Amino acid sequence: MNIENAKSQMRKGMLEYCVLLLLKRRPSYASDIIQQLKQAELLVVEGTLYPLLTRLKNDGLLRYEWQESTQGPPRKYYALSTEGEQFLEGLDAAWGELSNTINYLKSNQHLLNYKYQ
Amino acid sequence: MNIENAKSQMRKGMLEYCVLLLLKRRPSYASDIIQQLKQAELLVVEGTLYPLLTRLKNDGLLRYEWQESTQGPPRKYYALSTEGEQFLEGLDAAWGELSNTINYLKSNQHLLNYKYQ
DNA sequence: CTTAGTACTTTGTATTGCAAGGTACTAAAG
DNA sequence: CTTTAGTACCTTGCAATACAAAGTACTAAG
Repeated sequence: MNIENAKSQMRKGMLEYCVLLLLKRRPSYASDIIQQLKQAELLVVEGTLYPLLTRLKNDGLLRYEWQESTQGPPRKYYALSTEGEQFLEGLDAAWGELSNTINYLKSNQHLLNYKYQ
Repeated sequence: MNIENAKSQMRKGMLEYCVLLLLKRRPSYASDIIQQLKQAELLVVEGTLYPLLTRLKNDGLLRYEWQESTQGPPRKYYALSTEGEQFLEGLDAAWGELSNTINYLKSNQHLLNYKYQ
Protein backbone atom coordinates (compact mmCIF):
# COMPACT_ATOMS: atom_id res chain seq x y z
CA MET A 1 0.00 0.00 0.00
CA ASN A 2 1.45 3.32 -1.00
CA ILE A 3 0.23 6.83 -1.64
CA GLU A 4 0.13 6.35 -5.38
CA ASN A 5 -2.25 3.47 -4.97
CA ALA A 6 -4.44 5.54 -2.68
CA LYS A 7 -4.46 8.44 -5.10
CA SER A 8 -5.50 6.04 -7.79
CA GLN A 9 -8.36 4.87 -5.60
CA MET A 10 -9.49 8.44 -5.07
CA ARG A 11 -9.42 9.16 -8.78
CA LYS A 12 -11.53 6.16 -9.61
CA GLY A 13 -14.89 7.52 -8.65
CA MET A 14 -14.08 10.90 -10.11
CA LEU A 15 -13.05 9.84 -13.60
CA GLU A 16 -16.56 9.60 -14.92
CA TYR A 17 -17.33 13.03 -13.51
CA CYS A 18 -14.17 14.59 -14.93
CA VAL A 19 -14.75 13.15 -18.38
CA LEU A 20 -18.28 14.53 -18.45
CA LEU A 21 -17.00 17.91 -17.28
CA LEU A 22 -14.50 17.99 -20.12
CA LEU A 23 -17.06 16.97 -22.71
CA LYS A 24 -19.44 19.65 -21.52
CA ARG A 25 -16.89 22.22 -22.70
CA ARG A 26 -16.35 20.77 -26.11
CA PRO A 27 -16.68 17.51 -28.02
CA SER A 28 -13.44 15.54 -27.87
CA TYR A 29 -12.01 12.24 -29.00
CA ALA A 30 -10.37 9.75 -26.70
CA SER A 31 -6.71 10.60 -27.20
CA ASP A 32 -7.56 14.26 -26.79
CA ILE A 33 -9.39 13.57 -23.53
CA ILE A 34 -6.38 11.73 -22.21
CA GLN A 35 -4.18 14.72 -23.01
CA GLN A 36 -6.57 17.10 -21.30
CA LEU A 37 -6.74 14.93 -18.19
CA LYS A 38 -2.96 14.65 -18.16
CA GLN A 39 -2.71 18.43 -18.23
CA ALA A 40 -5.04 18.51 -15.24
CA GLU A 41 -2.75 15.97 -13.54
CA LEU A 42 -5.34 13.25 -13.65
CA LEU A 43 -3.51 10.40 -15.32
CA VAL A 44 -5.71 8.04 -17.27
CA VAL A 45 -4.73 5.38 -19.76
CA GLU A 46 -6.44 4.09 -22.85
CA GLY A 47 -7.54 0.83 -21.29
CA THR A 48 -9.47 2.82 -18.73
CA LEU A 49 -10.96 5.50 -20.92
CA TYR A 50 -12.26 3.53 -23.89
CA PRO A 51 -14.46 1.20 -21.87
CA LEU A 52 -15.65 4.21 -19.83
CA LEU A 53 -16.69 6.11 -22.96
CA THR A 54 -18.46 3.05 -24.31
CA ARG A 55 -20.30 2.63 -21.04
CA LEU A 56 -21.43 6.25 -20.96
CA LYS A 57 -22.58 6.02 -24.54
CA ASN A 58 -24.52 2.83 -23.88
CA ASP A 59 -26.19 4.56 -20.93
CA GLY A 60 -27.34 7.32 -23.25
CA LEU A 61 -25.24 10.02 -21.60
CA LEU A 62 -22.95 10.51 -24.59
CA ARG A 63 -23.27 10.44 -28.36
CA TYR A 64 -20.48 10.49 -30.90
CA GLU A 65 -19.77 11.18 -34.54
CA TRP A 66 -16.82 10.27 -36.71
CA GLN A 67 -14.70 13.08 -38.09
CA GLU A 68 -11.85 12.93 -40.58
CA SER A 69 -8.44 13.91 -39.34
CA THR A 70 -5.80 15.70 -41.40
CA GLN A 71 -3.17 13.32 -40.07
CA GLY A 72 -4.08 9.76 -39.27
CA PRO A 73 -7.23 7.71 -38.92
CA PRO A 74 -10.67 9.26 -38.31
CA ARG A 75 -11.60 10.34 -34.81
CA LYS A 76 -14.63 9.53 -32.73
CA TYR A 77 -15.80 12.82 -31.26
CA TYR A 78 -17.91 12.35 -28.13
CA ALA A 79 -20.36 14.94 -26.82
CA LEU A 80 -22.89 15.10 -23.99
CA SER A 81 -26.45 14.14 -24.80
CA THR A 82 -29.32 16.03 -23.19
CA GLU A 83 -29.63 13.23 -20.70
CA GLY A 84 -25.89 13.48 -20.09
CA GLU A 85 -26.20 17.15 -19.25
CA GLN A 86 -28.86 16.41 -16.68
CA PHE A 87 -26.79 13.60 -15.28
CA LEU A 88 -23.83 15.93 -14.97
CA GLU A 89 -25.91 18.32 -12.90
CA GLY A 90 -26.62 15.44 -10.55
CA LEU A 91 -22.93 14.71 -10.32
CA ASP A 92 -22.20 18.36 -9.60
CA ALA A 93 -24.52 18.12 -6.63
CA ALA A 94 -22.97 14.84 -5.50
CA TRP A 95 -19.49 16.33 -5.73
CA GLY A 96 -20.60 19.30 -3.64
CA GLU A 97 -21.98 17.02 -0.96
CA LEU A 98 -18.94 14.78 -0.89
CA SER A 99 -16.62 17.75 -0.78
CA ASN A 100 -18.57 19.25 2.11
CA THR A 101 -18.57 15.98 3.98
CA ILE A 102 -14.83 15.52 3.76
CA ASN A 103 -14.07 19.09 4.68
CA TYR A 104 -16.41 18.61 7.62
CA LEU A 105 -14.55 15.51 8.72
CA LYS A 106 -11.26 17.35 8.34
CA SER A 107 -12.43 20.33 10.31
CA ASN A 108 -12.81 18.68 13.72
CA GLN A 109 -16.19 20.35 14.08
CA HIS A 110 -17.76 17.02 14.79
CA LEU A 111 -15.75 16.85 17.98
CA LEU A 112 -17.47 19.77 19.65
CA ASN A 113 -20.27 17.57 20.92
CA TYR A 114 -18.05 14.67 21.70
CA LYS A 115 -17.66 13.20 25.17
CA TYR A 116 -15.18 10.35 25.48
CA GLN A 117 -16.60 7.16 27.01
CA MET B 1 -27.08 3.96 -14.46
CA ASN B 2 -28.48 6.40 -11.95
CA ILE B 3 -27.21 9.12 -9.69
CA GLU B 4 -27.15 6.90 -6.63
CA ASN B 5 -24.80 4.53 -8.39
CA ALA B 6 -22.56 7.42 -9.40
CA LYS B 7 -22.52 8.80 -5.88
CA SER B 8 -21.53 5.37 -4.67
CA GLN B 9 -18.67 5.36 -7.17
CA MET B 10 -17.47 8.71 -5.92
CA ARG B 11 -17.57 7.56 -2.31
CA LYS B 12 -15.52 4.48 -3.04
CA GLY B 13 -12.12 6.06 -3.27
CA MET B 14 -12.84 8.32 -0.34
CA LEU B 15 -13.87 5.70 2.17
CA GLU B 16 -10.36 4.82 3.19
CA TYR B 17 -9.56 8.48 3.65
CA CYS B 18 -12.71 9.18 5.66
CA VAL B 19 -12.15 6.24 7.97
CA LEU B 20 -8.61 7.35 8.69
CA LEU B 21 -9.85 10.89 9.33
CA LEU B 22 -12.36 9.59 11.86
CA LEU B 23 -9.83 7.39 13.59
CA LYS B 24 -7.41 10.28 13.87
CA ARG B 25 -9.92 11.96 16.17
CA ARG B 26 -10.51 9.03 18.44
CA PRO B 27 -10.23 5.25 18.49
CA SER B 28 -13.49 3.65 17.40
CA TYR B 29 -14.95 0.24 16.73
CA ALA B 30 -16.59 -0.77 13.50
CA SER B 31 -20.25 -0.24 14.36
CA ASP B 32 -19.35 3.13 15.83
CA ILE B 33 -17.52 4.13 12.64
CA ILE B 34 -20.56 3.20 10.58
CA GLN B 35 -22.71 5.43 12.76
CA GLN B 36 -20.31 8.33 12.43
CA LEU B 37 -20.15 7.96 8.66
CA LYS B 38 -23.93 7.77 8.51
CA GLN B 39 -24.12 11.04 10.43
CA ALA B 40 -21.79 12.53 7.85
CA GLU B 41 -24.12 11.18 5.15
CA LEU B 42 -21.54 8.73 3.89
CA LEU B 43 -23.41 5.45 3.96
CA VAL B 44 -21.25 2.40 4.46
CA VAL B 45 -22.26 -1.13 5.31
CA GLU B 46 -20.56 -3.79 7.37
CA GLY B 47 -19.48 -5.86 4.41
CA THR B 48 -17.52 -2.87 3.16
CA LEU B 49 -16.04 -1.62 6.40
CA TYR B 50 -14.75 -4.79 8.02
CA PRO B 51 -12.56 -5.86 5.13
CA LEU B 52 -11.34 -2.26 4.83
CA LEU B 53 -10.29 -2.15 8.48
CA THR B 54 -8.55 -5.50 8.16
CA ARG B 55 -6.71 -4.28 5.10
CA LEU B 56 -5.55 -1.10 6.80
CA LYS B 57 -4.43 -3.09 9.82
CA ASN B 58 -2.49 -5.56 7.66
CA ASP B 59 -0.81 -2.63 5.97
CA GLY B 60 0.35 -1.38 9.34
CA LEU B 61 -1.71 1.80 9.24
CA LEU B 62 -4.01 0.78 12.07
CA ARG B 63 -3.71 -1.14 15.30
CA TYR B 64 -6.51 -2.31 17.54
CA GLU B 65 -7.25 -3.53 21.03
CA TRP B 66 -10.21 -5.36 22.44
CA GLN B 67 -12.30 -3.57 25.03
CA GLU B 68 -15.16 -4.91 27.11
CA SER B 69 -18.56 -3.41 26.51
CA THR B 70 -21.21 -2.88 29.15
CA GLN B 71 -23.84 -4.25 26.80
CA GLY B 72 -22.94 -6.97 24.35
CA PRO B 73 -19.82 -8.59 23.06
CA PRO B 74 -16.36 -6.98 23.32
CA ARG B 75 -15.41 -4.31 20.83
CA LYS B 76 -12.37 -4.00 18.61
CA TYR B 77 -11.16 -0.42 18.98
CA TYR B 78 -9.06 0.71 16.04
CA ALA B 79 -6.58 3.57 16.18
CA LEU B 80 -4.02 5.08 13.81
CA SER B 81 -0.47 3.82 14.04
CA THR B 82 2.42 6.22 13.56
CA GLU B 83 2.70 5.00 10.02
CA GLY B 84 -1.01 5.54 9.61
CA GLU B 85 -0.67 9.17 10.68
CA GLN B 86 2.00 9.75 8.06
CA PHE B 87 -0.10 8.01 5.47
CA LEU B 88 -3.04 10.21 6.34
CA GLU B 89 -0.91 13.29 5.72
CA GLY B 90 -0.23 11.94 2.25
CA LEU B 91 -3.94 11.44 1.70
CA ASP B 92 -4.62 14.98 2.85
CA ALA B 93 -2.29 16.19 0.12
CA ALA B 94 -3.89 13.90 -2.44
CA TRP B 95 -7.34 15.14 -1.51
CA GLY B 96 -6.21 18.73 -1.87
CA GLU B 97 -4.83 18.04 -5.32
CA LEU B 98 -7.89 16.17 -6.50
CA SER B 99 -10.17 18.83 -5.11
CA ASN B 100 -8.20 21.53 -6.89
CA THR B 101 -8.23 19.59 -10.14
CA ILE B 102 -11.97 19.14 -10.15
CA ASN B 103 -12.68 22.72 -9.21
CA TYR B 104 -10.36 23.71 -12.00
CA LEU B 105 -12.25 21.57 -14.48
CA LYS B 106 -15.51 23.04 -13.24
CA SER B 107 -14.29 26.59 -13.50
CA ASN B 108 -13.93 26.84 -17.28
CA GLN B 109 -10.52 28.41 -16.77
CA HIS B 110 -9.00 25.83 -19.05
CA LEU B 111 -11.03 27.30 -21.87
CA LEU B 112 -9.23 30.63 -21.91
CA ASN B 113 -6.50 29.28 -24.16
CA TYR B 114 -8.79 27.18 -26.22
CA LYS B 115 -9.19 27.63 -29.94
CA TYR B 116 -11.69 25.34 -31.63
CA GLN B 117 -10.27 23.28 -34.51
C1' DC C 1 -33.86 -21.51 27.37
C1' DT C 2 -35.51 -18.58 24.12
C1' DT C 3 -35.43 -14.03 22.16
C1' DA C 4 -33.50 -9.56 21.13
C1' DG C 5 -29.64 -6.67 20.71
C1' DT C 6 -24.94 -5.90 19.58
C1' DA C 7 -20.70 -6.91 17.22
C1' DC C 8 -17.43 -9.20 14.40
C1' DT C 9 -16.54 -12.12 10.11
C1' DT C 10 -16.88 -14.46 5.65
C1' DT C 11 -18.59 -15.67 1.04
C1' DG C 12 -20.04 -14.78 -3.59
C1' DT C 13 -20.92 -11.46 -7.17
C1' DA C 14 -20.40 -7.51 -10.03
C1' DT C 15 -17.90 -3.55 -11.24
C1' DT C 16 -14.06 -1.47 -13.08
C1' DG C 17 -9.14 0.47 -13.45
C1' DC C 18 -5.24 -0.91 -15.77
C1' DA C 19 -1.36 -3.30 -18.34
C1' DA C 20 -0.59 -5.32 -22.45
C1' DG C 21 -1.50 -6.56 -26.90
C1' DG C 22 -4.09 -6.06 -31.25
C1' DT C 23 -6.27 -3.76 -35.44
C1' DA C 24 -6.47 -0.16 -38.82
C1' DC C 25 -5.71 4.11 -41.26
C1' DT C 26 -2.29 7.74 -43.24
C1' DA C 27 1.96 9.50 -44.80
C1' DA C 28 6.73 9.43 -45.59
C1' DA C 29 10.99 6.90 -46.65
C1' DG C 30 13.48 3.38 -49.07
C1' DC D 1 5.44 -1.34 -53.91
C1' DT D 2 6.96 -2.26 -49.27
C1' DT D 3 8.37 -0.75 -44.91
C1' DT D 4 8.29 2.26 -41.03
C1' DA D 5 6.41 5.70 -37.94
C1' DG D 6 2.62 8.08 -36.14
C1' DT D 7 -2.05 8.25 -34.68
C1' DA D 8 -6.29 6.31 -33.08
C1' DC D 9 -9.55 2.92 -31.66
C1' DC D 10 -10.57 -1.55 -29.32
C1' DT D 11 -10.20 -5.95 -26.52
C1' DT D 12 -8.55 -9.32 -23.17
C1' DG D 13 -7.12 -10.89 -18.71
C1' DC D 14 -6.14 -9.74 -14.07
C1' DA D 15 -6.62 -7.67 -9.59
C1' DA D 16 -8.89 -4.81 -6.34
C1' DT D 17 -12.91 -3.92 -3.84
C1' DA D 18 -17.85 -2.36 -2.60
C1' DC D 19 -21.76 -4.64 -1.34
C1' DA D 20 -25.57 -7.98 -0.18
C1' DA D 21 -26.38 -11.72 2.43
C1' DA D 22 -25.55 -15.15 5.59
C1' DG D 23 -23.01 -16.84 9.60
C1' DT D 24 -20.88 -16.84 14.40
C1' DA D 25 -20.73 -15.36 19.11
C1' DC D 26 -21.46 -12.79 23.29
C1' DT D 27 -24.83 -10.44 26.78
C1' DA D 28 -29.07 -9.48 28.96
C1' DA D 29 -33.92 -9.74 29.58
C1' DG D 30 -38.19 -12.29 29.66
